[in-house]
Amino acid sequence: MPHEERLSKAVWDVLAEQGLERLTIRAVAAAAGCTTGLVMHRFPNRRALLRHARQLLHETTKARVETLEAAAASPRAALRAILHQGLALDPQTVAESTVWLGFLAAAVADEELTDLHRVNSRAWRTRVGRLVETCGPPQDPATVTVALIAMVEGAAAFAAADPSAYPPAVQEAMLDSALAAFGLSEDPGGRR
Amino acid sequence: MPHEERLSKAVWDVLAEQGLERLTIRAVAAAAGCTTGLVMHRFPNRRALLRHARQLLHETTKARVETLEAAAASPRAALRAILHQGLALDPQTVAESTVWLGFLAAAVADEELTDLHRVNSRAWRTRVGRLVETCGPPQDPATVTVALIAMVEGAAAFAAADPSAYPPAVQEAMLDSALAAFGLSEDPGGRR
DNA sequence: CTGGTACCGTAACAGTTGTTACGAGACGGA
DNA sequence: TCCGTCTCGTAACAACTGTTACGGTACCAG
Repeated sequence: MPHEERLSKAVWDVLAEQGLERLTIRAVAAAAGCTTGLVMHRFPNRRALLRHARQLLHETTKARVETLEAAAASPRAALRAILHQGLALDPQTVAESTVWLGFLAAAVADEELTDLHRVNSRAWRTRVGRLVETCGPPQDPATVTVALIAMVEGAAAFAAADPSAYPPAVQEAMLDSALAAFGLSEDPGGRR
Repeated sequence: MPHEERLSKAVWDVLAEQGLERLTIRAVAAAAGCTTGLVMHRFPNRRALLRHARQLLHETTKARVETLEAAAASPRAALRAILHQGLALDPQTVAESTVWLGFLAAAVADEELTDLHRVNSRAWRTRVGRLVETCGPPQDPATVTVALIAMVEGAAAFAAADPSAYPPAVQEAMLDSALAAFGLSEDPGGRR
């Protein structure tokens, strides 16, 4: 694993475990098992490090989503699968949601992080939108798309901040109920 | 306006305009038009200041929600009204959503902020849940409640980070479409 | 006018921050 | 073996952090 990737994953660890306020160069270096010298040799400054970590997070989830989409038996199965992976269902995805929230909060003060968020977020919206269109819901596909991605991201945020109040079963029931309500269930007929 | 309240609103301003990373005592004092002396005289430390600001945000939105709920003509109108106020539709609510995200990100490193978030968030969920039950949706009320609050919070987050991609019309269409899909539209019949 | 008290601005403290500079050491070709 | 280069740990820098201590000043009872 190249050092840039290792450092970016260290950024995720610190962001997930210690939060944005303690996301310092030294904390990242400690999490990566090196010193600040290596970090500053690989990245010109702290913001560049954050941007690389943000982009790597996007590419990781993108690869996972593409795998799920390719393996799905039908468009509706693919839609459910990629929305399902966006929920916070286990320690891994809980951490991812926390990290995503951290980057979003950090973007307030960093215009380049904001741009990165918008590009990635719009790509995600477009991907889900294409799938929703293929599934052919009764309502406007664009509106349904916004409803679905907002719901998943919101549920992941709530679950990351209060896991016991949003256990996996609750999140999954929410997703399936919404898909059924929008006429996008896997079993034909629209009701579940 | 008492000084505690003025300082807490200054915390919001800094959080909305400069982000969590620049949320320092000095920045808050500057936003409030005073010095660090006054801040530290009113609050024992920085975390107590953040907690007060977090709680005041909750109480402000709670008061607004109660007003809307009392003024609504029907349970369904009340449900739509209080979900609608949670969206990020104008600079005021966009800032509120940004501040809410900032507190959520800050809660990762602050257990007391986490507790505050959970208490407030569960109260919000309970309030919406009661209203959903009263409206009597076809599906399980608890599941519909989670879907609605997650969707609104997620939409507010997306809109705060990328306002032009989530204009008010899009957010409102999303909300109305979801209420219709769950059989909770204001006009009887369930479809819109 | 006098004394005291509560408020809060000023200035300092030690610790931490991002960033820079320097040097040791590993590695590889000649 | 020797020398250059590339990597990265060490240590330092100024700026900034939360917090504390001190001093002045406004206010008010007597």
